[in-house]
Parts: sequence; C-alpha cells; structure tokens
Amino acid sequence: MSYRTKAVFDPSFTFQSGQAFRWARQFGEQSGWIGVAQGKLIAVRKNCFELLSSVDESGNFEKFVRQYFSLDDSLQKIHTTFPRNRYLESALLQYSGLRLLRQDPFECLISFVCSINKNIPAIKACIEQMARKFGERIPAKLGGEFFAFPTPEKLGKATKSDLMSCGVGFRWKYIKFIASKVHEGELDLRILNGESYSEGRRFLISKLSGLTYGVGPKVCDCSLLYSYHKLEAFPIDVWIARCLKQHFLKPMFSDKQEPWTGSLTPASYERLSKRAREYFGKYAGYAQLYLYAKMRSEATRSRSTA
DNA sequence: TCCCAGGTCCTAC
DNA sequence: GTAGGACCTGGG
Repeated sequence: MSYRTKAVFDPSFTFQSGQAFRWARQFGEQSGWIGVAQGKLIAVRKNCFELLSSVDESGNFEKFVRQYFSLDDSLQKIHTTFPRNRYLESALLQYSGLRLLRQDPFECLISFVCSINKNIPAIKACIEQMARKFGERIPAKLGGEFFAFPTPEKLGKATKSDLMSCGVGFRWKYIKFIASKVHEGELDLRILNGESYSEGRRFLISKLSGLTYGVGPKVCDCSLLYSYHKLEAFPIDVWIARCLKQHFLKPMFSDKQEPWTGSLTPASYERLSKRAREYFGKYAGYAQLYLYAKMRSEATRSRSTA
C-alpha cells in the first residue's frame, strides 16, 4: 500500500530534525528512509510513502500518513505569520519541506525522557534497544528486524535491570514511573488532545502535576509539540538558547522587559519561552524546528572543518 | 583518557 | 527562587 503526496515535504530534513528517533536512511537501490511509527513499518522516498508491514490491521493508510506527517499544514501560510528576521528566513528557505510530525504521545514522551543528558546517536540506540527488548515484532520480508515501540504495560512492568540493559541509565526510574501511571490509567495521555497548551503543561510537568517523573519544561514542550501538535510550544534546549542569544536578542529583548543573560534556570525558561511565543506567534513551534535544524547543521559543519 | 550530551532532580542557602 | 552537584552511558 502506498500514498503519494503533492505537498512540499522533505524526508531528510524532517527525519534529521531531532523530533523523532526511529527513522533511518536506506542505501542502495531503495535509497530513501525507513522507520516505525505506531506499529507500522514505513518506507519514504521523496513524496511517496509505502506501508511495508504492520503489527495490526492498519486502517486507512492515506489518512494515517496525512496526519502523521502533518501534510495538511500549509507551510507557506505558517511562514507568512513569522516576524521578519534574516536568520529565520534563511532557515525557512534552507530547510524547505521540513515538517512537524504527529507522533504517538507515549512513545514521544518516553523518547524525550530518554533524551535527557544524552546525545542523539545514544538516544536512538537506547530507544531501539527498548523496542527490541519490549516491543512487538513487526513481520517484514526485508533484511533486518523491526519492532514496534513498547506498550505502557511492558515498560511499566519492566525491571530496573531490564531497562538498564537497554542503555537508559538513571532514566530507568522515570520511564518505569510514567509507563506504570499510563498503564494503570492514572495518567491518561489521550486527554491532552483536547486540552490547551497551558493545560498540557500543567498536566505533564512533574512538579506541577505529580503525574509524571523526569518531565521538566523542555521534555514537556517537546511532547506537546511533537506528538500533540500544540504549535505554540517552543522547546528550549542548549541549541535554541544559543540561537536566541546569537540572533534574536535585539528583536526579542530590545524593549523595557528585563534582559536575558543566556542562562537556563527554570524561571528563565518560563520567561524565555513566553517571550518566544509572543515573538514568533501561534506557530512558534515550527520556527523552533527550523532554527534547531539550522543551528545543528552549522555546528556540525564548523566541527568538521575545525 | 577525557569531555560532553535536545535536562531533571535534589539539597542547601 | 536559585545555584550547584549528581546522574548512567556511549560517542567523539
């Protein structure tokens, strides 16, 4: 089963943007991307999506693809809402076709808990190991084995040593806590679909709700943006903080408001992300995605030429 | 061998 | 409210 879109879409930019961790480049004749999303094994080549296999009877594949890849978001329209800024405009141009995904909320939340104090290759590796150890195998004729992301039940019942063997380190207790809460029904992630961004934060940040553990403002914003499509969410990590300091200090902090020193304490995170939502507008999350992509590629380039 | 990574938690002031 | 340290582990 396959689906072709006419929407502007770039798989390389999208899968390398740090929002999802289970997509890998395929080489050889079938060059493109392959990945697992919500129990489906999917191949992506340019604007064509092919369902290779699935753990269940999957419903309408076209509907799934349009939703998961946000193909109905009008990038052009979104871009016109942004403030004029040279750095942002060059990012939008350079990464044309980069789209936000709508990932499974549980998978996304656990993935970003895994991201705490880890680099991207290490995040991918530990998620893959968790899927391999706890996830359902997806029948596939391709070379290699593929696994769905584990269910809340599996991760909630996993032991410390089982989780540690996946390379998650000290995050095991966060993962187990959250997965148990979801499995037992205390933490109902579906609720957030109908909630606002600020309600979502109240619900997900550990200190505010007590329903999660290991979820601070950054992980929460990633969850709200990358799985719930709350487009005003603006996750601030070290890269985005650096980006704002280098390229947006003047436009964002030129008025009477208190200046920002560049540090990221809980309080300054709140101030800064509020400021970013005001400055970039209701699609701030899309701006964040493009800025992150540009910052990372520049850093990679300067490292390799250093 | 050493430093650091898409942060969060905990403790002490 | 905030500063400082600890935290598993693998990649570079």
